[in-house]
Amino acid sequence: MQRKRVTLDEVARMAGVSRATVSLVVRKSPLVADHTREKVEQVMAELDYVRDIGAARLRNNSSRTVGVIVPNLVNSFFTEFLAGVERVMGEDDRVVLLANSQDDPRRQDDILQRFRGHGVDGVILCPAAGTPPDLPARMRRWGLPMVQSLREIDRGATDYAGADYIEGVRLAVQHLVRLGRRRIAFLSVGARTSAREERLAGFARALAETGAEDAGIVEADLTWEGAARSAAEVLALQSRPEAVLCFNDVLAAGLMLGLRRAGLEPGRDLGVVGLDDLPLAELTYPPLTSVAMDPAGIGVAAARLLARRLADPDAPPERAILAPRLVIRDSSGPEAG
Amino acid sequence: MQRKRVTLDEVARMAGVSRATVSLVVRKSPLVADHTREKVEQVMAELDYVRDIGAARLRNNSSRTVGVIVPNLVNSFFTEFLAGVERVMGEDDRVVLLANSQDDPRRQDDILQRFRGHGVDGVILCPAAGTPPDLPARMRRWGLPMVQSLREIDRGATDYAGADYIEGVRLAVQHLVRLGRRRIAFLSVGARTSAREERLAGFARALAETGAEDAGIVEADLTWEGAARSAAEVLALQSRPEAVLCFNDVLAAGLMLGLRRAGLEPGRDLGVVGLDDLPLAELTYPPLTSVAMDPAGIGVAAARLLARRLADPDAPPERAILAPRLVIRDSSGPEAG
DNA sequence: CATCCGTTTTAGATCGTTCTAAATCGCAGG
DNA sequence: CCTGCGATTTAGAACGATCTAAAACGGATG
Repeated sequence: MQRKRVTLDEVARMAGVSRATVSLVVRKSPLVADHTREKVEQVMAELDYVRDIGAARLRNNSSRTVGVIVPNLVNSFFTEFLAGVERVMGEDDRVVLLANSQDDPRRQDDILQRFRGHGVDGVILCPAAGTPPDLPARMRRWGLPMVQSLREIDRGATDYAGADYIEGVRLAVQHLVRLGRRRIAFLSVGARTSAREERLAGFARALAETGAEDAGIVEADLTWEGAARSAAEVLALQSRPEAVLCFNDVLAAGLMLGLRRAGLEPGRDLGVVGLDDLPLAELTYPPLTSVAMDPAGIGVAAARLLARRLADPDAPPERAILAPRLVIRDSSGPEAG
Repeated sequence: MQRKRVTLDEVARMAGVSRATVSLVVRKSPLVADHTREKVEQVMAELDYVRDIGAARLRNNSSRTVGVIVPNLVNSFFTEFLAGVERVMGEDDRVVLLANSQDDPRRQDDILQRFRGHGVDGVILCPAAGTPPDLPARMRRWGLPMVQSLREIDRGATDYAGADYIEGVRLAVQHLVRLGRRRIAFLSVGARTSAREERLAGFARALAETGAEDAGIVEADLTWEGAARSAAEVLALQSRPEAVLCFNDVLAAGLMLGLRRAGLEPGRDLGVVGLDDLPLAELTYPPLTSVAMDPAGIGVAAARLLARRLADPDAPPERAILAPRLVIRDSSGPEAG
């Protein structure tokens, strides 16, 4: 049943030229004469020739394939990120190998080995929590170009695309302070990633700058159920917070759910602000004030960085940091007055 | 900078055996003597040998790679589906090539050509709206094994994994009728897919079975904004509905938003039921009554079907239809009484 | 000691492409 | 009619694996 592949040789025979010439046509080389090119292209169309990229890569070492590793696919932040990556890669006639590390460094290693075996040209990596810091060095030793995105394990030595979370957190805190909510808690996550550290650092710095009061830091599982359960803990903080800034919108949505279950009205009784501005921010009740990070834009930036790196492996490392934007809705509470 | 690949030959030389023997070790053949195997494995570890799957495929025609095409990545239904596919493929030591057709048949064709070029072993396809019905036949001619999932363009001739949407719609309608809401509208989408037809057919059938009244069918863009805008249209239906059944949860969430903007309280003034039971169903306000379709389970089923098909290309086509489950929350309204 | 047989190992061809270096073509100039 | 030169084309060797068929090995047997 397996249909045999149409090869360069067959096309060549049919078109009355050599295999090498057909190869040149496939690669759009300017060396072939126009009439030969036309003839060959016609035959290729007739026979439904499809170039075998694997065989090509074997010889010339470019597979036009890049690997992307994300820590999960359920959070739509990563999905939009992926969509951005995919768009650029598609435009550039590259194919994306997608894998999900589930935030497990061992799985991530597995995936990288498989990617290597498949001869990917490069990798966009959102490192799993707990990734050993020497991974980028190892990958360099493998000769596998890499761009880090969304999370960063060796700042400075490799290309990185992300958002300015410190600034994002600042925007959120400033907004809350402007609304008169000065005792602010932070709902964080357990997984140790640069994203977490950055947001926590931003929180501390923003408190200092605005003179707001740190009402405490609570950790939850990175699921909305986890966040809902943590509502009790938030409410039990010694200095009862006037607002809670959440690691991301998933947590914020879950927290609002938990608050409501506890009989509180998010936005009125307690301000809630998320980060990421996922589509769901608009769908929660009350609609969630959040800080937009443009994940698709980050994906685009990451893809561009990788393209650049592939074109010029020795270019100096570059960082693309996108600016966040505060989106005010109702959950942060009404204007103070 | 490009590090040279470690090849079978190098391992062979280092281990003092032939290339062929090393190849046997790599493929875990029982033919090699234990002491040779150990020696070779040790050398492979030392040299950090990685098998070149492209080169292998060139010879033996199996790339251990499958392509998956989904029409979008923003709807978490597809994401969970993907997660299911990925899980099974990973267990089976296969790699997933992911692509997003954006519901555009031309893009979908492009992607398929690229997949062919990469020598994927098979494809899991969620066909874009407007896919020409002869696509499966073409793919058969290419010798490219395929499993359809979530949407179906040539019922019966190829493997298919999906959910029983007719039954799902029935559950939803029965539930509404039980609550005393008998004038029911359907909020549908524009894109023509089997998923749409099936849900509409299920709606008609369920109305007939329960004796409920068709309050009309409204079409919206498949985004929550689109659904929110369509609220006005729903409210303007000549026979004002007591409940609205929505094509999926994204529409349902958007509709609730629109209703609320119009000053109505979803669940009290108008019952709303979604389909899919996405995670966001629990986060909306009021929490959304929906019909769970287990997308991850469908992904698992699709992957299994493809694995089976690859193992036995001539097996008769099979269909895996998962049963839906009604999840009652608040948006459908209180018990009639 | 020759033979046989099951177990291991191996040489060499092969997959479909690209690369290198050289061959061929067409034509202008001497 | 040869020479030289750009513009095209091509033969044949890679690339790194697997497959086939045959060789080498190591006892056991007669």
